[in-house]
Amino acid sequence: MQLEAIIDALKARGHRVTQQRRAILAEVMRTPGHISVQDVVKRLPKVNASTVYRTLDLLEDLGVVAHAHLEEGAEYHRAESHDHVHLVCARCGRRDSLPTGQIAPLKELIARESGFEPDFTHFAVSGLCARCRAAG
Amino acid sequence: MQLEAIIDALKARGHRVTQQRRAILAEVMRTPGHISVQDVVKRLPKVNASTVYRTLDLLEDLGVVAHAHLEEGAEYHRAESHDHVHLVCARCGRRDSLPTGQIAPLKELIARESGFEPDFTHFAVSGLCARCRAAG
DNA sequence: GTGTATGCAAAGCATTTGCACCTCC
DNA sequence: GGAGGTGCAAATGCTTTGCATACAC
Repeated sequence: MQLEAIIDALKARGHRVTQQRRAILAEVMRTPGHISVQDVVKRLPKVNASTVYRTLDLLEDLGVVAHAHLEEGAEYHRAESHDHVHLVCARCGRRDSLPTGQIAPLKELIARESGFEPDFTHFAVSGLCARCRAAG
Repeated sequence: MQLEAIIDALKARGHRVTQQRRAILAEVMRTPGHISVQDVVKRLPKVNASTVYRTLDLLEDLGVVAHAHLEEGAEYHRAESHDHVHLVCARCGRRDSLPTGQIAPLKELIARESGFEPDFTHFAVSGLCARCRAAG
C-alpha cells in the first residue's frame, strides 16, 4: 500500500491525519527492514514516545504495519514486506533473510501433516550462520 | 540430565549448591513445558526475584536450561526437552508443539538454500491452528 | 465547535545493580 | 575463615495511563 492510500484509509475509518502520524508512518515505510519502537522514538525526537506506541498499535490494527519477534524484542515493518523469514545467528548475531517463496512447498506439507498452517515471518528463526557453522 | 548430575556439575565448576538454586532448578525441571521468570518468582515466594534472574542465567550458561521466545516473552525449559517446535496460533493463542523430526526437511532445505542451519526451537512459530483455519 | 490526538507526568512492571550480610564449602 | 550467593532497596528502562490542552475536521 502506498503512503497516500494509507492516509485515505485512516480518514475513511474516521481517524485523523496528524503530523505525528504522518511522520511515524513515513519512518516505518521508508525503513527497508525492521524498526523498533525505540528506534522510531529516537529518529523522531519531536514526537512523544506514548504517541509512537499508540500510533504503531493503530497502524497495526489497520493492517498497515506488522511486528515480528527478534532476539532483542518486537520490531515493526511494513505489512506488505512480510514475505521473508528472518534468520538470526545464535552465535554472532548476524541477520539474514529468506524469501518465503523458497519454503512455500514445505509450509503446505506441514499444514497438511499437522493441521497447523505456519507463518515463519512472525518470529525470527534462530540458528547458525554459514560462517559460524564453518568455524565449528 | 538428572537433578543430581546437575548439582554435581555445579559443584565441579566451583559453584555453590544453595537452597535457592535447588528450588529454582527443581521448579524448572518439574515443569513439562515452559516457565517464565515471573512464574518462578510467583511459585517460590521465599526466593528473591534477583536471585531467580541470576540463577536462571547461570543455569543457562551451564547448558542445563534454555529459553525460548513466545508471544509473551522469554520462557525457560529444561535444555534436554529442547526437541520440539512451539506452535502458537496467531488468532486464538492456542499452543501446540511439533517434534523437530517433522520439520527436519524444512531445516535441510533452508540449510541447502541459505547456508544457515536453523534451530526451530528457540523462537516459537506463529500461524493458524487447525480449528481457526477451519473457521476461516 | 467538537471530539480525537497529543504531550506530559506519573504510575506500573520487569529487570539490573550495588552493597551489606549471610552461608556453603 | 573466606569466597561466593542472597536479599534488599534503589536505579533503570520500557510501556501504559489519566488528564488537560491542542488541533484536525
